[in-house]
Amino acid sequence: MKSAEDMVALFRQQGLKITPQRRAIFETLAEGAVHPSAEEVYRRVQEGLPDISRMTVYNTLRELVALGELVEVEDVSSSAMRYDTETGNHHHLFCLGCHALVDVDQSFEALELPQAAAAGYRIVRHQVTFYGYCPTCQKSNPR
Amino acid sequence: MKSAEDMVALFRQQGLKITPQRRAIFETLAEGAVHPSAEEVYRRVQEGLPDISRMTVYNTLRELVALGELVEVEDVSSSAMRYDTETGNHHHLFCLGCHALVDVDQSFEALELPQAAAAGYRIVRHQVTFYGYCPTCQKSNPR
DNA sequence: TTCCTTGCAAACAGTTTGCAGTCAT
DNA sequence: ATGACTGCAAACTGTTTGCAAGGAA
Repeated sequence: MKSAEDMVALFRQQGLKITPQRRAIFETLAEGAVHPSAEEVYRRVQEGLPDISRMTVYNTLRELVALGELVEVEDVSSSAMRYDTETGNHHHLFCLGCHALVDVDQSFEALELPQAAAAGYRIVRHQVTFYGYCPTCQKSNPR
Repeated sequence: MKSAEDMVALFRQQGLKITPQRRAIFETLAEGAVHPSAEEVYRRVQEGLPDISRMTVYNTLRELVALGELVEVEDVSSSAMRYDTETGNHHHLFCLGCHALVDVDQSFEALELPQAAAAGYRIVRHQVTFYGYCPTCQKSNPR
């Protein structure tokens, strides 16, 4: 994630307006959790801006996704979308116990699908997700 | 996916009852699409059993997941869960254009996370998803 | 008979849409 | 001044829950 100021500049450059609400959302994203849900962003922004609407958060997140500054990530078994502030190519480590989602910077460049298996698809990217149990959940749920 | 008869046997063995609705769902899954959503299963079963309730489909799919005969898969950008009848280890090819989801039997055994990157997680499995455009969508959306 | 299953209706979560008033530029 | 933005309410989608009537064993 770029800094809040970068986001402000980007929005201006696109002819989009800078409101106190948007500024607060930028700041929350720049400082906050790595994979927040829309609801989490809303709650955090609300701490400093109690009257903000959930709507505005959704709108602004959507703009950021459209501008390529945020990437939507599926949250396995929770039905809520999460937003990834790291837009570069990276992978994920997901805890089956507590649903924590961690970035893995490792890049699996060598990972390629043989022509025969690609079924004529033009592949643009790939994403590896490792499923497991984080240290905390290993203790409370040993096996 | 095992055959419908196998599912019947498995349900009986678990003390679960075999109703016409459940039998129809088993048959639909055994013959049908590889990654249907609950709604798709519902619509297909409805063709032969017009009065079935969406509820019963959800219930039965949940039972099958609990018994390990079906695996839930996230549908990127659609918020609906899909059900994978192939429970073995395999990967996915997703079309960003039409949202088709195809199985890749290729196994990436060599794919391992270095100790240092695993952050203390105990990894139980990994899933690779390739994103791209299927042959049809390459034509209608060339780039 | 007994208990599980069905399916209706209602609740639910996350998200989107319509729109009047407000505000950044 | 003007057009974009905010935020309320309501709609919507996918799914779950409570419960009375029905059906498998």
